[in-house]
Amino acid sequence: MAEDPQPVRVALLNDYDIVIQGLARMLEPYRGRVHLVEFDSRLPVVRPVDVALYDTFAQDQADRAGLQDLLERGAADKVVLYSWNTHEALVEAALRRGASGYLSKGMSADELVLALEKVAAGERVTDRTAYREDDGGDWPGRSEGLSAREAEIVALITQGLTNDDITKRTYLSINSVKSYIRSAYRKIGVTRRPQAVLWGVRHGFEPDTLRRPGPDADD
Amino acid sequence: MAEDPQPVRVALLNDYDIVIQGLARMLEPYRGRVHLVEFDSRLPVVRPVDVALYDTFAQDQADRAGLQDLLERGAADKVVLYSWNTHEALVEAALRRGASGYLSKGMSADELVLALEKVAAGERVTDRTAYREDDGGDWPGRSEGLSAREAEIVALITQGLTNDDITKRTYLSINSVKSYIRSAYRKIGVTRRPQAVLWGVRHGFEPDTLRRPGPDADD
DNA sequence: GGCCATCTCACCCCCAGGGGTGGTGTGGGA
DNA sequence: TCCCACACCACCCCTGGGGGTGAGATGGCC
Repeated sequence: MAEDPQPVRVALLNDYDIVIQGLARMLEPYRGRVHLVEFDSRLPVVRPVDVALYDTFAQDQADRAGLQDLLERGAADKVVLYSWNTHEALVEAALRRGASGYLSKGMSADELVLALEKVAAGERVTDRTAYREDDGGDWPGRSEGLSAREAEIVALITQGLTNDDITKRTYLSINSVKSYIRSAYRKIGVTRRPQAVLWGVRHGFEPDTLRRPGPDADD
Repeated sequence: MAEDPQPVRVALLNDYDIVIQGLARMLEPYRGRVHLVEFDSRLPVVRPVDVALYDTFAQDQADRAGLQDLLERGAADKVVLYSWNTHEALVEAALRRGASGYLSKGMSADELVLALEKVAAGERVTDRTAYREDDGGDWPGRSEGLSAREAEIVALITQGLTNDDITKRTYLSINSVKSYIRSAYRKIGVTRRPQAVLWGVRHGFEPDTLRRPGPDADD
C-alpha cells in the first residue's frame, strides 16, 4: 500500500442527504485513505474528485440514466455504483454505460475503501456480496422502524411512482413490491397511498436538492 | 344605524390562511363597522370578540364538530358559519349545535357585514343565497386555475381523505366528487391521487396552523 | 432446534380510484 | 340566440392498489 500514498478524493451522490451522511459516517474511520470532498443530492459534482460514489437508494439504477450527467465537466471521470441490487444484468448494463465499478452494499467498509482505491488506480471493480443491514449506511425512516428496503419503497411512493414503476426501478416483482408496501404501511400506520405520501413528505422522504462540501474539501 | 355605533369585533377562522386573507380583503372596506381582531387556522380564538366567523372551506361543516372547540373560554359566544353548502338540513344541524348564524358565500360583502351586525346584536341569521365565485373571497390554487369547488376537493385530497369521506364532508354525490376530481386533475396536470397529494403539498393545500392578530387587534 | 427479522415471490379477492360517455341547470358575455 | 364556465349528477368500464393467504431462503439469537 505504500505505492499509493495519495488518498482517493471521493464525492458521495444520492438524493437523500441522510443516506449520504450514513455513507460518510461509514467512511469516516478511513479518512486517511479516502478524502470526502463533496456531497451532492440531485446536483452534479463540481469539485475535482477521483471517484464519484453513487448510492442507488430510491433512484435510477444507472441502467438508463446517463452517468455523465452526474458530473460537471472536468470534475471526475469515474463513477462507481453502490447498490444492494446486484443482478448480473444490472451490473453489466451499468458497466456498459461507463460505470467504473459496481459495488454491493454488502461489502464491509474496509472492502469498500479498498475497492475505491482500486478504481482510482484504474481497475474496474464489481462486487455482488449479498446485502445485510448490519453493514453500515443510513436511510430515511430508519428511526421509525423501516428496513432499508421498506424505506426505499416508501421513498419511491413519496416520489409519486406507481407500483409498476417501482418494479422497474427496483428489479423486484410486483408481488414483492406489494409485500414491502404491506409491511411498510403496517409500520408507519397507514392504509392508503395518499396517506403514505403524506407520511413520507413529513418524515424526510422527499428527495433533497443539495450540494455540500465534504470534510476534506479544499475550499 | 346610529343606534349601533360600536364596530363588531370579529375573528376569522379557517384552516387555510389564504382563505382568511381573502375574507379579510372582502371585509377591508367595512372596517368602520367590523373590527378584524384575530385570524386563526386550526387554533382556537383567544382574543375577546363579538363573533367568530368560521369559513367552512375544506373542513367540518359544523354538522358534527363542536363549535365551542373553536373558541377559548371567554373569547366569544357567537359562532357564525360561512359556507357555500346551504342545504336546509345542514343549516338546521349547525343551528341546533349552537351556531348563531349560517351565512352563504353568495351574499355580498355588504350583506355579510349587515348579517354580522345582526348576530352581534343577538339575532339568529341564516342566508342561503346561491354561491357564485364573483362574490369575493379567495382559496388556494386559484392562481393555478382551480375553481373554488375544485380547490376544496383538492384540499380534501391533500388532507388524505377518500372520495367517500369527501362526499360526507361536502354533501355532494360520489359522482359529483369524481367529476370535480377529473376536472381538477386536468387543470393541475396529474392523473393519480398520489401525484395530486404531492401537487397539493407543494401548492399551499396543506392546512395551516397559525394564529395572527387582525389589523384591529388591541395588542 | 425454534423463533424472529429480512428479502423475495405467488395467488386470490375486493376496493378505491379514474377514464370515458352523457345529461341538467344557472348565469354572463358576445 | 349561442357559447362558455361553473355546479351537479348518472352510468360504464378498467386500472391501480391493498387486504389476505401461503411459500422459500438467509442469518442471528436464545
